[in-house]
Amino acid sequence: MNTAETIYVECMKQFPAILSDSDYLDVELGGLFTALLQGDCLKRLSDIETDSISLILTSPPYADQRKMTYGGIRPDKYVEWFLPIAVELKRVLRQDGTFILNIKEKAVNGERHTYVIDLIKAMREKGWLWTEEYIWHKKNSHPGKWPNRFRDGWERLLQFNISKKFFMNQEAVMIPVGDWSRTRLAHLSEIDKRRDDSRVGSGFGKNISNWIGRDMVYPNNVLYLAPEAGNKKHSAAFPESLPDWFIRLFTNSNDVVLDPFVGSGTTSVAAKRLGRNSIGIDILAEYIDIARERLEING
Amino acid sequence: MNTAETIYVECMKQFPAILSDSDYLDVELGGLFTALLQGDCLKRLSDIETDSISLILTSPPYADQRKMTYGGIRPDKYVEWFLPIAVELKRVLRQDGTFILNIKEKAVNGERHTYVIDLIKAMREKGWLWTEEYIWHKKNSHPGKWPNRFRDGWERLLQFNISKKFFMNQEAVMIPVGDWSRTRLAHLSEIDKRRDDSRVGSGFGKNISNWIGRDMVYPNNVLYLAPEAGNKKHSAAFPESLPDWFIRLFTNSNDVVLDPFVGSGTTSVAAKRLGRNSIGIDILAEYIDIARERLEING
DNA sequence: GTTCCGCATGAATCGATAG
DNA sequence: ACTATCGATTCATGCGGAA
Repeated sequence: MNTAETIYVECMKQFPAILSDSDYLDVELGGLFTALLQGDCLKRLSDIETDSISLILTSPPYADQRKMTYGGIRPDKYVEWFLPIAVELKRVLRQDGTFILNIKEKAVNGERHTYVIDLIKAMREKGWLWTEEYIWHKKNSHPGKWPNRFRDGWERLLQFNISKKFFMNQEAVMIPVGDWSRTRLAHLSEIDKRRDDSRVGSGFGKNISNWIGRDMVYPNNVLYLAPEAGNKKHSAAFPESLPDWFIRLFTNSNDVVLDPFVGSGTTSVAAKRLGRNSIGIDILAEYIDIARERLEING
Repeated sequence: MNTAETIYVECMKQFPAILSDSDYLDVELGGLFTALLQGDCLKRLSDIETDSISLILTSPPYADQRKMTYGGIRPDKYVEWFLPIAVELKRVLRQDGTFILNIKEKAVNGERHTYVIDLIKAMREKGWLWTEEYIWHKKNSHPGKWPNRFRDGWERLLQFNISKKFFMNQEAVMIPVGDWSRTRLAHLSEIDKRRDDSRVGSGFGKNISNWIGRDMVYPNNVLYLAPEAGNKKHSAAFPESLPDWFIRLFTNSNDVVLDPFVGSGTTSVAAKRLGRNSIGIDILAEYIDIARERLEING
């Protein structure tokens, strides 16, 4: 048996159904795999082994949003729609694993709708622990002016766990001391990195790696970063630095990351770059194609 | 009757019970008043006229926090404790008024407690509209670390209203436009300084007068403010810029602002500076004394 | 090669209009 | 009365073309 076959067999043991029925599967030397599954989320989740995933990170379609692509879910039906998925996610997650849910309630009839807080309550009744709520403070938010509200500049990143003793590698997300570091260096987007690299003689930023190992501190529970702006090929729910941060925080190398609404594949790309196995699910074949392209470029 | 007596009588008409039983009362020429009432919140609220307050802004004792001073409210009893107060606040608020509640759930037994989201649900059942949730993103929040979580870098600023047609003066909180984008490649470090101040959408703490004559834009629903640096005389729940922002946004001159847990008087000081009437309530005589001192210094 | 400028476009929301 | 659709509003950002 040659090396490739050995790797394949090794993966098969862990995820037999997935690896025999993926719409995209890349296995690197060393056995690291990246899989994309096209189809209904609940159905494809049933193929995944119980107690096998270290981190679930996803941004499901928000209520009434993305109607064009996903059909849209009515706010009043949102909990009912998501709860069975949450139950299935709990099945596949390891006991020390973490589930990060990116979500925000919309304004309905002049009021903030309660489907998000209703979902928190409902998930707790299904045994999920609501351990933390991170905030994504968006550097630039959608414009708009209304008589009774301003633009939405933040989203929720709800953390759920099965056990109080979940895995957390806090050292992996430490940031350099100082305020400027939290607002800029901590969650650098690719563009920011380029911008900082091109800034010569401005005091800092020429080589960010110089800061590694210096006076580092732990971050807090606010992520301050810009949404990925108008990429014409794909529109992503969040920038790659977001899954990057949570993957470093909540997983080890060779762990498995799952995004059941993977969209254009941002989570998969981040996982691959960090040397984690990943599984991405999406109902739309077009998105699976886009995600595959991005993975191949970044392979 | 002299001028002072005329003013006094005028105020009496509006708030007879308060003005005859305040623990501190300052009436300026023009009739603007600042009152402090010491005593149990519910009891003192009953002295306030129905439909008389334009803005309620407060940071009640968080569950189990400030135990030394307030006795602490157990998380499980929080809704039960606050709901009668919320009902009374709804009585005193004008139909076009706004209630801003600064609150954050604490972590209990490794989980975020649900008393805040339970309170939102309970207040809606009492007729309050949950119209918006602003976030206070704390600038310069100190690093901190627990086994399962990072330091809290944000708090909720829940907005409740009685009517969908509440008063809102959006122009009063406009901030300078981020025209750094046009010149972002030149003079990078200076531009970055300006960028970080303007892009976060609050516009606090910097010399906005430099921007007079330039275009102003509307902010978003994230307030990016530093907590008040440790004052040895008093510890305030929030910096003065926080009530300042909401008072400008939700009131006109000569309106009445209420803080039923006024503590060291930050809300009262902000209201006074902006030419608004204010009523502050606190159960602790020591806090009333501190608030009085601050008001006299800033009078 | 740089710098500058114009322009399209986003997890949006409200109010009015139409069925 | 209740739902569906559409236009107006708003601004940070990347990209592409021009100087």
